Amino acid sequence: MPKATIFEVAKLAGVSIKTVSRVVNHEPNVRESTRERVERAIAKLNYRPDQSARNLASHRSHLIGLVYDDPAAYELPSAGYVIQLQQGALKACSAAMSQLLILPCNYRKAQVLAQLKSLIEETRPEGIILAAPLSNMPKVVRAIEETGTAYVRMSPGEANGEHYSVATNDREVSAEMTRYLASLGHRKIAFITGHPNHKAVAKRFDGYRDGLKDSKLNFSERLVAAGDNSIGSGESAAEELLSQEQPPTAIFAANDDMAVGVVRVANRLGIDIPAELSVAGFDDIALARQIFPALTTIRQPLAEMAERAARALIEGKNDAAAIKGTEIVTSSLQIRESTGPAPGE
Amino acid sequence: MPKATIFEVAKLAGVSIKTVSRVVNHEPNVRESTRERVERAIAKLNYRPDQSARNLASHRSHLIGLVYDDPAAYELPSAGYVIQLQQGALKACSAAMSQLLILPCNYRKAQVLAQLKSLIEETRPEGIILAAPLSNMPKVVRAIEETGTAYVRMSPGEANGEHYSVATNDREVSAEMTRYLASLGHRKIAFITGHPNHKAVAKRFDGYRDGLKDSKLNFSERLVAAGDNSIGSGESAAEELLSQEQPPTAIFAANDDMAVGVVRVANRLGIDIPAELSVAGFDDIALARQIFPALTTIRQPLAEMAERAARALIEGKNDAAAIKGTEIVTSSLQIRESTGPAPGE
DNA sequence: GCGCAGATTGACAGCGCTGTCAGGAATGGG
DNA sequence: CCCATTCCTGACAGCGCTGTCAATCTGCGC
Repeated sequence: MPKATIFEVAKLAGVSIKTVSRVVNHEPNVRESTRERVERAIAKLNYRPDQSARNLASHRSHLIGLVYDDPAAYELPSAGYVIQLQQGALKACSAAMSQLLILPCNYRKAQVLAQLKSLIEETRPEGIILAAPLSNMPKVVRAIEETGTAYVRMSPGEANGEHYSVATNDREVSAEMTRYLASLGHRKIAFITGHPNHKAVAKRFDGYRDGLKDSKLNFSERLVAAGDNSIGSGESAAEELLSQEQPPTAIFAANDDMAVGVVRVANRLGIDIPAELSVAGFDDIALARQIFPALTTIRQPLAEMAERAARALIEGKNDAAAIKGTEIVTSSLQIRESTGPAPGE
Repeated sequence: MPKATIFEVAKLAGVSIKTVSRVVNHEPNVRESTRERVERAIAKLNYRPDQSARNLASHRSHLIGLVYDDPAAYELPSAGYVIQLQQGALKACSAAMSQLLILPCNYRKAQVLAQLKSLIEETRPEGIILAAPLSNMPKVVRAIEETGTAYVRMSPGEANGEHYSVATNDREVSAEMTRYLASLGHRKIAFITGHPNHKAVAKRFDGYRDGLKDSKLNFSERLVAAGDNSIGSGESAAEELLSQEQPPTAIFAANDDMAVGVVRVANRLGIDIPAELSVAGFDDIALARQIFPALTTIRQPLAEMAERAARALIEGKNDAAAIKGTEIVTSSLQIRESTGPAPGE
């Protein structure tokens, strides 16, 4: 069955091609009876509008680009992260008859920025979703800006009033986690900070301090260790924290990888989790559920964030003014096995 | 800078649009001097051919679809798997000026097949890469066939002489792993079988038997436990195997998830790996490197397989006869910490 | 019954490119 | 030097659709 064109549908329905076009695009001002007639013809011929023709005539590409840090080039820890982003973006795209263009981008390589620009210019997406951590790298943002393409940043460090971005409540939910730990009776709650370049992760530290204050606990530098988001750095930080004469009874790491490092060290040292030490992370990576004990952490609604970003881009096409400000999608605690009452409670 | 069209390039270079088209498409029969002139004009104007116009005029979509089991719908364990497939397919696509269309497909849902067909009909990809385990589900294959789209299956259970497919040497490399275990002095090497529906995984069992034979070891039913590819089933299988009066000194699981289950049980039972028990898996999932001890396993060159599949589809356009048979890409052992000399060796 | 605003429809000109084909230039052999 | 080939180039007709705009139809108020 050769694919039917709009002409054949028009002939079968006894209308002009323009009317068929109207029906297909859900344009107003088509008489109900006509619409039905056309729809029957479409169904009968299994007509599918040709995207290329449509894009060409309408001067739209119906393409949304999703730019993210290439996990394959790295170590695949963030594969789950990317998959969630894709899922959300894909949902919004298919709802809007758009296509998702995936643009993995290994920012460690020299010419990627030029390549990215080139790719964007070739494919001409209508909008670009820029995922973290790329979203807070000025060079990347600039490269995209230079292409003149609309973009939405996900979890950008600081908001840019000129652009729309989607973020989560890192600070608030981190405070919540800290309060939760305090509510379990913990008085010495330590924190492992993340990579200094990752702005969103820095906010988690602020949240930790907020939570401490909310719980009437004093902040102490000695309960803070520096990490860089890797498992290894989590291990070092844990060793440092746990070797104190009065070690913390709870450790909250700015991301799950570091929390996993803490769990490893505790296991190695024979420290029982959660009886002697509570551990919490942030991100809810797949590994969080797979380790023993399963990690208490914070889950970001990544798919939903990406979906909103995509929707904003798609809808923003018709309303440039709307595409400003920051939208916050709230994360939530995932209480699992690695946290429990403070010893002696 | 408004995007330049082929007309402006033609004018600047002093040639017809057709000649510009020839240069852009690397068609033969263009004088070298003319080509250079056109190329300079293209560079000067930063001209990028409009894909939609090109697709429309050439009756090609320049789209390759990648259909895989939606990891987001499931549990994200296979996110790394999908990312690798995407990476490989993307590489082949960008080399061929094509675009990759990602088509996650949750086969557990009722109408996905119809949705998939619909999506394929709407987007009209030129070819489809069908990843495992979808590639050995007759329904899925049939759905794609009904759309009349060319497709390549990855790791299909049995080859179909009529179609091209890309697979890895599951059986041979499993035999190799078994021989490796035997070479470490193990005499009682157990095997945990995978999900019966997953054909490629079944071949690993055959390979295990081959390896046993190669190593002059007898096959014993008592050293085989059934799993279903999940971590949980690996745990059950391990409990069963290790509770025997003469337990195996090595366990080879048909996939990494089950091997992880084995490691968990061993840890729980206080069995030292690899001193008392060697454990091997298959797939080299991210978790394999993250657990302790790091898992000896087998790495499939997934990205390369996907790349070949994509290339076959792209090139096959010009040579339908070439798109037959099965291409084998070899996997390789990843020796890590979970395997060692048999006790007493 | 008349006139007008709004609803409905169609004619048609492109969108930017490639395929086709024909014409002119260059090349090689006799 | 002529003619057959091959090489190179351009004119032009679409590809299948949407935007524009004008034509027609409807309903409604008076």
